[in-house]
Amino acid sequence: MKEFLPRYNPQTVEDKWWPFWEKEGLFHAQVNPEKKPFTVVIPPPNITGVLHMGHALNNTLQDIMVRYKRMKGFETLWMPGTDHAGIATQNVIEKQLAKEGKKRQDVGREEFLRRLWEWKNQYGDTIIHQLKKLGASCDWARTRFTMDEDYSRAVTHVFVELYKKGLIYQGDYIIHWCPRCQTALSDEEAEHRQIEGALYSIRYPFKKDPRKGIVVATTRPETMLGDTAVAVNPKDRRYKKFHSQILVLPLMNRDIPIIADDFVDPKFGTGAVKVTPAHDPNDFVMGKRHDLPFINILHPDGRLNQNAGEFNNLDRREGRKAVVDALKRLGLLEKIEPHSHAVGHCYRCNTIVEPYLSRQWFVKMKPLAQPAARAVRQGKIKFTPHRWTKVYLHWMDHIQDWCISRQIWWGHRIPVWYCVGDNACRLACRQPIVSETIPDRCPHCGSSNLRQDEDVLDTWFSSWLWPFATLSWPPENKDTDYFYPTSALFTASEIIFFWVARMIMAGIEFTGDIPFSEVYIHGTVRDAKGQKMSKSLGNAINPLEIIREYGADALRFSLIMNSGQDLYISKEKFEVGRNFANKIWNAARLIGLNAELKNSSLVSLTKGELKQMDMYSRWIISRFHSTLEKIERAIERFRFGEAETLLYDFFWKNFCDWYLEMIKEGFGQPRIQFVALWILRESLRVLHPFMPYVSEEIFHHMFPESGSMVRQPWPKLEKSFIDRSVEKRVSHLIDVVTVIRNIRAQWNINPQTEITAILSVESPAELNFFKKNAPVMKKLVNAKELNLTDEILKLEESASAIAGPVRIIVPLKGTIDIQKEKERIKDQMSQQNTLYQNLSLRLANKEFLKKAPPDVVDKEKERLQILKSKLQEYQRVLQDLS
RNA sequence: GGACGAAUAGCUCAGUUGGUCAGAGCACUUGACUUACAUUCAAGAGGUCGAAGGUUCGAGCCCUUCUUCGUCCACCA
Repeated sequence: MKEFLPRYNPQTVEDKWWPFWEKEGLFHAQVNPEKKPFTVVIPPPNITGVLHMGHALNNTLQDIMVRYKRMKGFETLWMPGTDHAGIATQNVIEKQLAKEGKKRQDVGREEFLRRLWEWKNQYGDTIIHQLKKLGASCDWARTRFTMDEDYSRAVTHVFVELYKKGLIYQGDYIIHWCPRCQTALSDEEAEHRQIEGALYSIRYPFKKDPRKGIVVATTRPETMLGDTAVAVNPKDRRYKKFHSQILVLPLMNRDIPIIADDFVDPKFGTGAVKVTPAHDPNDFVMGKRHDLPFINILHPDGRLNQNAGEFNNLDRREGRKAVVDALKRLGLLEKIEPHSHAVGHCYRCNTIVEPYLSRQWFVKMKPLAQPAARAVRQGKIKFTPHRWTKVYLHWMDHIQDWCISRQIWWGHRIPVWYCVGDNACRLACRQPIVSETIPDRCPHCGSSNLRQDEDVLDTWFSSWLWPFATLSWPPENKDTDYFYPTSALFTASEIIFFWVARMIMAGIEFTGDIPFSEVYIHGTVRDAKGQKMSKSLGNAINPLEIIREYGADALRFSLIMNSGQDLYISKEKFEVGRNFANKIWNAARLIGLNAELKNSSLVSLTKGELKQMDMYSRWIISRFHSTLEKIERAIERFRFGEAETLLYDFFWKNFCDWYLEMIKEGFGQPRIQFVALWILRESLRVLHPFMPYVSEEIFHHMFPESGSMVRQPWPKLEKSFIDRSVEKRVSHLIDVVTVIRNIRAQWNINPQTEITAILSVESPAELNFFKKNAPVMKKLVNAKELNLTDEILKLEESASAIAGPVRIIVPLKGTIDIQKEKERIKDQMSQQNTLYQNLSLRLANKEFLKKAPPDVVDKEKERLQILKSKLQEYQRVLQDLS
């Protein structure tokens, strides 16, 4: 036995075991026909990421499941990797350049990408190291990156395949444009937030009679510069006579028609809508319908452009002010009202996005969505908690086409080339050349003067392939055959649309199979006030700091213990895990200091052996197995917090507080040692998925010849070891002990003071039972004498209590105040009495007797009897005392 | 405007086929440095289970309405 310090020190332990696990390749998984596979893919963190509590939670949950399955005998693959995170990473480098006073255009694409890769190589694995510190048992040798060469090939392949199937197209549409990132975004990447804005009412004069006009309302007055019509509802009587009349657009002095369109809601505002086809999705559609001009008034960086006339080059915010001022001067601004409305924000830089007309690449989503929705409807993929199913299906059923081109440089370049050969050809071959390999020449004119599309693909266009592209798909191979479809996916609700839904679509489309059968959606980590934890809010608790101070096990355990869907975290919370780790450590220490048995003697525990054991041992073994059964159920149903609480209660309360205290004196007996060691070892195995480090450390201390905990077998559930009658008898014993301790506390008896107690039990069988257990009880209540009798003794200057069939008398001559003791007894009685009253009322109810199931009635009758005799006993005590 | 979730002890949460279900952890009170552990031990106090109805012999649990908070979705200018 190596040295056992009285306090568990996580730091040294964690630094020791992590390299060991890695060196021994204990997390490596490979095709193994002997075993069933269990596969989880990590939600790849961004390379710009540093470990935050959200990661800590997400990966702890995965690690619990993965370690559990590994111990259960599955060939378990947890596939790790990182995401190149196009816009986010590009922003990091752009900020770097900005410090040098440069923009990316100043250094050029090649140099910019060089810097990006340099950064990636230097910092891109930061989060991987941090995940390792957490104890994540990924197969790290397989670590993938979404811009790895073969992964990129998969991305290109998928693009080309979809194009060939007609599911990718290029077109001019309104998309969300981030003027800061200067790129298009998908619908999901524009986060709508409620904003207190204003609604501006502007009068557009008639051409024929400028004194009169039509009033339109807008939240974005500057967009009027791009208006090409005003629309009214065709059924709206107020405006019928104006259809096709011409208005003069103020400030621009442009003639614009009044059009009739069903889109317009006559009840909103004035019932007349300004139409800006190039800067509003609805107006865009109307523009198409009515063949209106599309006037783009914005530079890509958000400044107004030359189409804005005198407002050219003003930033959109200044532009808004200037337009409003100008309208005011012209007397055309009817009113400004406060108006709260939702505005899109860039999910990467929080800038307000603009609806912007541009040429982009899109994926046609309906054909992909239908089978993906079906897979969930048919139950092939299950969401936990179940309610997310509905969220997913709603999105699938209302899906819009996906804008996948980004005007940035960091990412997978779109595999499309355009011919820039001679003029004749440029006209002839406007068809883009879409190819998995770099084409030599134009298939139409043979020119080798080709130019690749400047844009890159949305980051999510690569992550949606994650479950199979990480297994070196395409083509299908041994790994995909064996490990795919994966088993479960763990993620937060924020990325159901971004990632989960799209993986399901991609999986079905490209592999013909669902990518995973279970999706577990966990909560969001918040601070104690309920705010989302984030660096920018300054309320973040750094998990690495917690690991330093409390240990990785404590971090892992505490995060999940007593947490709901959302986690409210404060620093003190992590003490639970730290304390628990220390408790386990010390229980092991106690056993280790007292037991000489070796692991080799712990090979099996049979029913026969069990029969010969003392009651306490049978009790703890029974408790262990009833707990194990519940823990397994909890894990399988993703109820990790519940599993932890079960384990915590078993180990701390049953094992440490009671069992170890009960058997302390008997440590000399080999059989006692055996059970203590056995329960410790089995508990460590159950503990390991939750607290991998402390379990590994203790395991090596106690059982040095047994190898790593990582590959230990999960304890086998023996239902026949569960003995309800033993559990009941021991709990009676515990009740009696607790009641005596209560008396000690009530009468302020110093813990060192030995007392005398008398237990009177009428039933011979019970009497015998308590007689047999008197020595242990004596120890547990610190009594110098514990007398058993079947007589009912008259009390004199004693405290007393009733526990089940036992009447407890503690003589306290001199220390007791009879009057106070009577009050105490009355207190006890009044509690019992309320229960008694309620119960007798229920049993007096004929309807209850008639309609309730007989076993329930019997149970209640029994309870009533017990209460009754208890009350009688108390009554007698009171009489004795007076 | 829709959809969903939450409301149980001071705080964070359990309580999933309606019948010991009123619980845990933290915080609090009292006592103890009893050699595994003060990161501990023992004992205790604390809740009309958001409100009002309803179903039932019986309701944190099922139904209806309401209140408060939260989340997501949505083209109302």
